[in-house]
Amino acid sequence: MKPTILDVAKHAGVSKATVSRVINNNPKVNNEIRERVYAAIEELGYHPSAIARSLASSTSSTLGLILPDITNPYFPVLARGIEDAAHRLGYTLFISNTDNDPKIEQEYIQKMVHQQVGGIILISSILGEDKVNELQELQIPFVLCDRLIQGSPFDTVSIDNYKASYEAVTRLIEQGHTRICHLAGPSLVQSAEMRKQAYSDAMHEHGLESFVRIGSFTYEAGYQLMDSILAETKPSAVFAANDLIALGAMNAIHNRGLNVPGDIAVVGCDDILFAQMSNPTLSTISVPAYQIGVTAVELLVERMRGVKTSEARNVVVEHKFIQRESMNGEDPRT
Amino acid sequence: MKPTILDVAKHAGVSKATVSRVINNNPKVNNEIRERVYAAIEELGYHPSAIARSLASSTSSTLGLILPDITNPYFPVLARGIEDAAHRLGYTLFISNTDNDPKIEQEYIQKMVHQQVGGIILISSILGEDKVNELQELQIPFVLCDRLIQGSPFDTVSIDNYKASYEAVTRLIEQGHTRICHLAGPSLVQSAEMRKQAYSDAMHEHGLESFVRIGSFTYEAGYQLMDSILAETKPSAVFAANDLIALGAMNAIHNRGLNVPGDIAVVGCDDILFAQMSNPTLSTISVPAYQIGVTAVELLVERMRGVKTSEARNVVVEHKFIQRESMNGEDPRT
DNA sequence: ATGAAAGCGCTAACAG
DNA sequence: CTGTTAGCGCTTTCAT
Repeated sequence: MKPTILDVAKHAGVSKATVSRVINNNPKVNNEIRERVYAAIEELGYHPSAIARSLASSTSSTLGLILPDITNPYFPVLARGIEDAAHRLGYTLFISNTDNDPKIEQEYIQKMVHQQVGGIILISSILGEDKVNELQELQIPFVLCDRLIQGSPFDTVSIDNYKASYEAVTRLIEQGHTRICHLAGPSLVQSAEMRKQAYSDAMHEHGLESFVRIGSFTYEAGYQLMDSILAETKPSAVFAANDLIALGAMNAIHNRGLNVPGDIAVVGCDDILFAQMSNPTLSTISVPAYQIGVTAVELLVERMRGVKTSEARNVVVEHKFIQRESMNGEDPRT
Repeated sequence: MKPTILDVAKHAGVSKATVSRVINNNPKVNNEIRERVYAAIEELGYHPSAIARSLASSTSSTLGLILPDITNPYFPVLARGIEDAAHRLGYTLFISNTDNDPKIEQEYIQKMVHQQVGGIILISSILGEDKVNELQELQIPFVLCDRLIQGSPFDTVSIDNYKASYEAVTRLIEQGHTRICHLAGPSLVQSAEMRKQAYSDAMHEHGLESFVRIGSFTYEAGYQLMDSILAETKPSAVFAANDLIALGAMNAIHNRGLNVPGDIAVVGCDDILFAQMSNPTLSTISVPAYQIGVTAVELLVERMRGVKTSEARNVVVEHKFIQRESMNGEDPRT
């Protein structure tokens, strides 16, 4: 049998309470005794049971991560940031995929609550007011990544999707493009919605006409959408809601015998690994996914340690436009 | 406060034990009482605490996944298979990344043991005999993915790396290539080692000379390795230990003004999403990562439910060679 | 078929 | 500073 705290106590000739104090770094323990306990722990190869600890203290050493789909290349980087930060702070991480399905999302949130996680990092699709209320009743800290919600009571971390997208579209316009179309993500997804809105506004404010197609955040969707567009008309530039869509669009363009960026310029969003590996390389909005993950964990852990009082904090991290081969011309900033 | 089993018991006018029986689907409970308990559960919105359950029953509803790096595009698919299967069977999943560092790996295994996971799916780098013994002493079920070990006591799931690689190299040889080089993965990694071995054997058995370069499983490594090779000599084909390396090699070839497959054919392994998106598309060995994940969980859960007796099971899943544009010529099988 | 009681491994007052 | 005593929420004998 694995040794318990009682075994250690006996072995060291002290009480359970003292051992407990030692492993919790309680300062008021006599040094000599502390050493004895450490020795006993060492000799027996004792490790406290995280589960018993949680039950007794109703605290937790686990965090939950709920995201749409780890298979989408943007999320592994985010997840890695979260995982690294979580471990650094002493937490173990649960993970689950929702495919942006609100039902599944709800189910997994419940599941994690039953596992008594200390907090949850949520990359949610839609967050209506009712949903927010539900989450609040759970009485456990949440941090929202990427998908924000106006005036929610939760901490959030994200880039400024609106600003980033507005800039990207403006770049294209400045380079002389007028027939720019937008390949948008699912309208349930807040970030997709922001990007679309920014595109429309930018076009409108430059007296240009919007042309939007909506699909899922996948390569296939990008390919299909672009291919069907090319069947009717030929825009001079495409702003895609993410890199996967952009990459799909780029291939559709090639397969129609057209050239990127010669015939059509393409811009994506996220800066996934393959944006710099494609041919031509993909211009995109760089999103610091890893950093978003780290920040999310830090906010969450602060909350868990008792920052219940303070207001919701909305951290906006810096994005960066990356000009690569899929887009012509000078960087207007140089 | 969240309701406990005692609240439910009182509300239903029964004992805690009876409620426990109901939620555990113990058949010997009077139907009428069972209904009453269900009603009470419903009314109070009761959910059992997974943590208290584990402590009392010393069973567990959690699984651990320990892998090298979720950021490597092969692993998200594996992880998704594992996660889906785990949830389907009622388990919640812990995850952590080791970067193939044995120290970190050991640390995370310990961490999960302290979390009292019911079993662990491990994608380990090296597994010496000593390591195997260590794991066995933990007294908890392990399933090994991708990286096998001859005669280990653990269940394993993987493709036949040797056979798959031997086939791939043979394909190249059959297409007339004689100067084939191999870009291998880290020698600590068992799968990389098998692929290298198969390459060498295939070359040798066809009277050809081996030419191996070793690097990490990354795009950058592939690029660098290939670029340095081209500085000295020009092979006619490259077999890379994974797709990331292959993609890097392909770009290095392009940047030297050479053509794939015209000047040099390239073959990878894994069939990650981007193998079919690159230009030219990448020929590769398709590894059913999702299915490997699902199978691993199934084996693990069987073990957890008590298949302690049976021998280690080594499941070999089917790979498939996928010929795409990065390789010339007819499929020899057609 | 149901209840009473002990206990899983640990923490947390409360004394002293 | 250290030990004693209760639990945390649930499962699990053992009676009945």
